Amino acid sequence: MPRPGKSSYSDQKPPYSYISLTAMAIQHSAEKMLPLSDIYKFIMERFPYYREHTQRWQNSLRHNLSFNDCFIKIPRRPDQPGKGSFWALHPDCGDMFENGSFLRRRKRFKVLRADHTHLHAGSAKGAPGAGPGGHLHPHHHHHAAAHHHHHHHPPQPPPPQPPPPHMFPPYGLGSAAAAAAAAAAASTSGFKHPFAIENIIGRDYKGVLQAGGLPLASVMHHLGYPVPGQLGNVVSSVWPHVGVMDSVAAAAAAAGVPMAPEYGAFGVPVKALCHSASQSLPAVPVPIKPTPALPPVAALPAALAVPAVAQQLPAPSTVCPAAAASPAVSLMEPTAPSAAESKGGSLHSVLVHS
DNA sequence: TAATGTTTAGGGAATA
DNA sequence: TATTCCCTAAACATTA
Repeated sequence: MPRPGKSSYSDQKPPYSYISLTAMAIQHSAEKMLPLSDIYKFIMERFPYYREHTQRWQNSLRHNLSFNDCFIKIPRRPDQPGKGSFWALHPDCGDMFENGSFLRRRKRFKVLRADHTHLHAGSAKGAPGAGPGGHLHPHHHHHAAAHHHHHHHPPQPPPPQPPPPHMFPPYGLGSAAAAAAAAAAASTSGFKHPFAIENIIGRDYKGVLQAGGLPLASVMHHLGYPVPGQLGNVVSSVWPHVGVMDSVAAAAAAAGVPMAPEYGAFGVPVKALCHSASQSLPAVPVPIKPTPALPPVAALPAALAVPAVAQQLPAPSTVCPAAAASPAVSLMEPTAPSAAESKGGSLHSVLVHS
């Protein structure tokens, strides 16, 4: 463990990318969503390395949150005042990391919008004529290939594609409907639910809805909104399996990366974590990705069904009491990183797949 | 004002 | 070698 020397692993930069760190933090939370400040906390508590130069890395982290589609924003409840919104993982972001470890992401998770019609055109921000004084020119040093870094597309006449609001029915049609209804009612009354369709579709959720459906019910539930009966299940299964697995260590080992005790703390293989609500969910009405753009879930390795993780664990939700329903598995103690122990869990990394 | 979010830029490293 | 990933910096914008 703590190595004798003064400088132990602590000083070193963890082998995880910000995306990984953020995913860990989010996954570790009972609600599977955290406000920015808590993400910071999670990271700082476990990685001494990040207790310094906060301005620097936090800026990067924020950049990652906004830039990557795998992270989605969830509005706060009116009675849960606070600065920003909550950040969660897109339900379909699984398999972002190689070997299920957070060591290196191999596939960029991109929400496949049927239409890439970024209305960003109307961005009011155009104000500061050319934002940064510099802003030489749109030289995409990174080729904006097919997708990915859909950086800026300068001279591209917007495709004549009207925003096909393919309402996705699957996920929580019910919830969607409910939300819609609520939104409707709310809008007329002036009160704006955080879940008002406008809010959701608006800008938060980065097209999750359109893309494949999002655990609306879950979110609503989390936020304390009434969720239609059966949807309740959805709620707790949106991001099922989250378990404590020691896999991190394993993964690390597999990856040839020496694991520091600290690192073991987050044995949270994303693969198993995030995503795949589609795999084979026990009682889950799940699978999002109804979008024509998205391939059917068929591709998922049905094998790794995660044994219904302990479904009790009234985790102490910092967000909302409703959390009790979530299959949260308190991974590690905030301060006790001993991961090795955490494995007591029963779950072993489930996913394997590509 | 400070915390949050969003974007644009560009360099370096790992991979295919 | 071309891609794709990751990191950092910075300029804004938005908001509590």
